[in-house]
Amino acid sequence: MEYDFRKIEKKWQSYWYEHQTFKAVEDPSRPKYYVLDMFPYPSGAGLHVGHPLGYIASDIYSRYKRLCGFNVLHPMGYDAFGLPAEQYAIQTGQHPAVTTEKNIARYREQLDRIGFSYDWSREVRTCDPAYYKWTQWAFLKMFDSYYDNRLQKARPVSELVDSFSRTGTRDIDAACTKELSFTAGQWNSMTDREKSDILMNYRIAYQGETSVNWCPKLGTVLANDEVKEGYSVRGGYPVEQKKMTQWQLRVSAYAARLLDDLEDLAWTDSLKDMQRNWIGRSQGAEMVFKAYNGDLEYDMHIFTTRADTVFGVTFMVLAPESEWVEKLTSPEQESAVAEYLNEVKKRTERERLAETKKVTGVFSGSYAVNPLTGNRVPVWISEYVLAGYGTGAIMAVPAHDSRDYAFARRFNLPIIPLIEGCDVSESSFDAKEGIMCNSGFLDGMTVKEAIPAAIDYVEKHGIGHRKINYRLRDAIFSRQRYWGEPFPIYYKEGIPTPLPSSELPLQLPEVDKYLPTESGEPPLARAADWTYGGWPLEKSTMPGFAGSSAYYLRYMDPHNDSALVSRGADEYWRNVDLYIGGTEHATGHLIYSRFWNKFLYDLGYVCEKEPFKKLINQGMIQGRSNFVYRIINTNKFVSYGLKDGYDTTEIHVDVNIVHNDRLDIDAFRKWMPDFADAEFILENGEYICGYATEKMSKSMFNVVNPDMICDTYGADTLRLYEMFLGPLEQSKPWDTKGIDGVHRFLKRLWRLFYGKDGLAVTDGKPLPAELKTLHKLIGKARTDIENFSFNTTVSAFMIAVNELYDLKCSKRAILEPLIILLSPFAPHISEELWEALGHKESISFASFPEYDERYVVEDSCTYAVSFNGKTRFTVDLPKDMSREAVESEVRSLDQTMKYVGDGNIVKIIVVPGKIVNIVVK
RNA sequence: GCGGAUGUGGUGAAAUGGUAGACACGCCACUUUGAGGGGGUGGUGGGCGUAAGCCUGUGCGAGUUCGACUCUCGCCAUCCGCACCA
Repeated sequence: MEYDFRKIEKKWQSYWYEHQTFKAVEDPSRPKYYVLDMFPYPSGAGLHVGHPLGYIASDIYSRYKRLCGFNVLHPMGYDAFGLPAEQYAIQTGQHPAVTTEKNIARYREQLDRIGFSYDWSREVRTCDPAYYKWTQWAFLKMFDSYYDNRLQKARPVSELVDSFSRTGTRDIDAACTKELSFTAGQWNSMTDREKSDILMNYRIAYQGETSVNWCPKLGTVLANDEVKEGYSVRGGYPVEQKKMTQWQLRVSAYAARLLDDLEDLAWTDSLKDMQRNWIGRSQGAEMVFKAYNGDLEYDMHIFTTRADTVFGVTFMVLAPESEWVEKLTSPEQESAVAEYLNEVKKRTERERLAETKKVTGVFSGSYAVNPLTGNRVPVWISEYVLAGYGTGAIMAVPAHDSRDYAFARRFNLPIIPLIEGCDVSESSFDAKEGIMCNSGFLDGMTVKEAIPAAIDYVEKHGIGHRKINYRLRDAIFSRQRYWGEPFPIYYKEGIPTPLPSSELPLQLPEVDKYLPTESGEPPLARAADWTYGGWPLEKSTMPGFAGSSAYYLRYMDPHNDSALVSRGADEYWRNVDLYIGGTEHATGHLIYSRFWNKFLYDLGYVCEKEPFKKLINQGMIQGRSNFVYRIINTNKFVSYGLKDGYDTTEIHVDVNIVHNDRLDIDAFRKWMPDFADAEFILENGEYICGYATEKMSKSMFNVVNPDMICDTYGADTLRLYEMFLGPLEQSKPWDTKGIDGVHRFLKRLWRLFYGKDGLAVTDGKPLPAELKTLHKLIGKARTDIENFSFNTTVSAFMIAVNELYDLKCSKRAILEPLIILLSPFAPHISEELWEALGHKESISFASFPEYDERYVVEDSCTYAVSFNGKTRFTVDLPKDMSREAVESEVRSLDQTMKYVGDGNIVKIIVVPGKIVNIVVK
């Protein structure tokens, strides 16, 4: 009987479907385990072989955990709102919901063929109103909350209002856009509009004017993580800075907790570092410099991490966008400053980034006074100071900061060295080491002593205070697009007002076109009646990360109509034990999700402060492109080895008509009309193609479709091969060449069970050699699966099957555990063989075989002989020797006699299965 | 510039500090078959040798150790992330 994977896989996929084998139900009697994949955006292109890599890994782990007795939650869904569907809608007029639906169907079909153990009854789609009701709900909760810095948690805005009406801002320490100060009396006499404006300053979901990333081509604003090097991540269009009023989330309030709680997560160091960098904590001091524009005096606040260098301040610098620019520009400098600001504005973000080496700036005409030395220093304006960080103004210490140094050199400003023996003639001395000089009371201290000493002094004299700054900015939360969650906000007399929660979900309206209106309003402005109670509704929609921020919670209780997740479900499933996905979400989704979870945690809706306990980043699978070489101005193609003799252009060729780099010439002629009468210059009768590793994409013709692999080799082969390719975390090119190896392995496994005359399994007692093979495999599989080293596990299976094949083993007592072990990797063939052995129930309800060390004894081991605490030599002796026998054996060796003769005692340390140390004392 | 990771055959890769290259691809030889992109057997880091065998070998250079792909230090190269963050 042949291994008929097509029949087998179809059979078991429908079996699982009919029996709902993988349906997860809360069960307090069993420990839970939650395995989650980052849900995909259903794009029109469908899945290629790179996508399922992480899904296969998580599926193996889920099935393994299930065999180990865990109640496993392993759901899947779709991140279905997003730009591509909308761009497609703009071009074709087709409703994004229609294309999305179609793409989801295609994804599902492809996923099903690979044999995943998802509980599809828990599927979620972010674009489903029943789902986005809870996205809108969370937004309203954020709108209705502020962040209490003293309690370090979110609290209802009503408490803030209460406090304002009793004591004004006196008793409040809250995260805010701008420090405010007013009395209860002032508050109580404010109009509703004024109160609304004040509260916006504190809300966690708030509206505020900021400089945003505006993408004219996409007609929308973008978050920082959606922009790379001045271009949009989606589409690659130029992005510019623009001041706009936008909805934002006060993520920055959570910076400290997002940073600190990273500590306990089982994530990779590199990913944690990426988040640490993004959050960007720096410890320093905020200081006040008096600044004078003519006779006008101002308190200018600056932030520095190097308070020890105050004695070396020779000028101050303002960011061009800083509000100080206007106040500190003197009448004489007005035109020069205006000209500079104009110039800065004209340059795009892209140009600014490209010209970081170029030093520009202008003198404001004002002076500031160094609070420690009393020296008067000029105030300059330069774009190397960023408005969005710190206070948008800095004290410049050219001797010890390379940027200040470059600026001082360019504009001939003085440079005062503050560290003994440092040379600042060529460049600044940025290192935080050495002995202070020219620094008054700090002289003689090391830099490490001087920093806290300077801050202490500053605090004591009321010049400033300790401060921790974070680089993390609030997330811009509005998009001027159609295909996203509508905001449950309307404008009553112009005041942003939350919709009553009974009105949720606020569904997306129908529009005639998906483009902005002629007057530049977002597409929702096209809706016929986009109002509530006669007042206009918010016209922008939420960004992509809104829907993906809490989806892992919804899977716990996906059909609940009265809560995002019920308390019971949340307390049972708690949080994700294992999360698998790409690194590209390090500073986007993984920050927002953690923020969202912490917010819900503060309000008592969830019981865990972190959403994802363990995180694995699977590597990307790149494409392996093939090329043909066309001789210029002809329709003649020259083989790879001979191309250097001709003037050729390299053309991507579909990898599906190339086998082992050899071109299928007939298929090539049929591939595109242009090539129908192509001619070829061959080598050894074959056309050899060139190759390169590139991103897998349609335009490179290097996309390998998992369906195609399932057709020719089967899903089990695909699963094993993707794991066999190399370590999970590593990026690697897809190369179909090696797939025959794992396919052969499965056929060989099959032949272990089936001979020419059908099932050949016998009931005999297993031999020691057979037991050894089996238990070696169990031990290896257990540790390797726990460590997500799936490539070595697959190798171990191959070794075991080869050994059993050599032993001609057909014993049930060996083969039965073998297929249980294999079932997480190759579930279809395992189920089939399991059934052939007479089992009625699915193999996923079996239990993972126990490892027994006794069967896996090595016959010899290495003994290291120590003398005076140092190991002197090693000797190999049989494993089963007694301790005394080993000792006497070692004593009998000539070398040992030398040491033992000195009156030393031989001590033997036995490490089971490992090296045995014989220590001579 | 800062941070992280990686460096082993023709290829993907494996090695609690203990015989480097398991396993697989590819390649070579043989075998089975009417035939095969099927099954099987053997070989395959490099150098010398008919062979047994010998020498050499994990980016480079030191160090620790009886023993280093593995640990420490210093270089070099590649990849990823951040980047005028005061």
